[in-house]
Amino acid sequence: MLFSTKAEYGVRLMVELGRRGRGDHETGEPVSLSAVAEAEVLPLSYLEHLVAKLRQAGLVTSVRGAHGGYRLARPATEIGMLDVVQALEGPIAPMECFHEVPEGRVLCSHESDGDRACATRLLWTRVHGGITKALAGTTLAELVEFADQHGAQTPVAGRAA
Amino acid sequence: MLFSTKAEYGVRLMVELGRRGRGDHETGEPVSLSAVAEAEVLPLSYLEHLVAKLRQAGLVTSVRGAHGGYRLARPATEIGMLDVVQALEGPIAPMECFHEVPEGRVLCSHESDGDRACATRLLWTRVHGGITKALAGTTLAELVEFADQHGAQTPVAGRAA
DNA sequence: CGCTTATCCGACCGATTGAGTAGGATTTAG
DNA sequence: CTAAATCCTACTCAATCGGTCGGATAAGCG
Repeated sequence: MLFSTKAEYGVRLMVELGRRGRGDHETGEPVSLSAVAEAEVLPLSYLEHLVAKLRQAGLVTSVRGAHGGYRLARPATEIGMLDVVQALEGPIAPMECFHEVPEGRVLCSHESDGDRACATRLLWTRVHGGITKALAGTTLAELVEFADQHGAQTPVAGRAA
Repeated sequence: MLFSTKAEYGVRLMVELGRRGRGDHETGEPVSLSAVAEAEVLPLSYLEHLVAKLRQAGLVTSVRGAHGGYRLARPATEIGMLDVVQALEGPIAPMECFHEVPEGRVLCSHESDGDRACATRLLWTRVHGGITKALAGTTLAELVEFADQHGAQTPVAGRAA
């Protein structure tokens, strides 16, 4: 498995926030985690861990206290899934020895010094590119729309019933 | 980490076989695992596990007994890295719930019945596509050539010194 | 004030997997 | 026969995953 359920659950959480927090993401009531947990049939206490990462990454904002909850920090059209998945799973590296250094360059820890490349670097670089392109090229808004169309099974209670 | 060292080591093993088994892959002496282990500085006993998978997948052939070893089962130009990585890591699924059924279609185990899609399917489908495209579009021959050019540090003893 | 609802935080736990070791059986060249 | 190699099974050790639990803090409401 490439990604764990952290990414799976976390993305579903984000989609749920996107569906419910429609309209202006600044206004409207925040969505409580327990509502999401119930809708997606996921353990609440586990979601708490995931949403913490999303919050630290600045992807969602929280409101504490009664009637509190979470909102998307930006409109869904401006949230790329690369950020979401990275927040949940950590840096996207196809391989242990594969680091991304600040300037978008890529590095393999087997390259002792200078810029000698280990045999497999070409491959992992391509894979890395394929993944990040797929993730970065998908916005949360697309997933929300997709969920609305195909998975109408959970019609977002309290809105357009 | 997306892939484990199984893929890393296994690919390096394949590259090593490609470099040493040059010329006709049918002729020439087979390469012993201990030679590869020494050249790549990898534990021999661990490589045995990996090469077993490659053999079962029909990617390498073996010769038992003294002076035995391994050869590529096909010329390196006809070995796609998707097959190699799949042999080592198992089926490439970005996510637990993501299966590939015979007809190239894709399935999410959350789609209880019918063809309802869960919210995240669109994303994982794209990621899966990105990975398999990158892997399938790279041949072992490319990696061998890349290794020859960039990583001349191990000049394949006994040939074109 | 005090209760309820919620986010927050960290410790803990069982199961699985990854990475590697160990030991031996089998096959074959010399 | 012996040395060199593949083959096969079992085992260990550590990390991670998925999840639980208990409690602290914060805010709305009567």
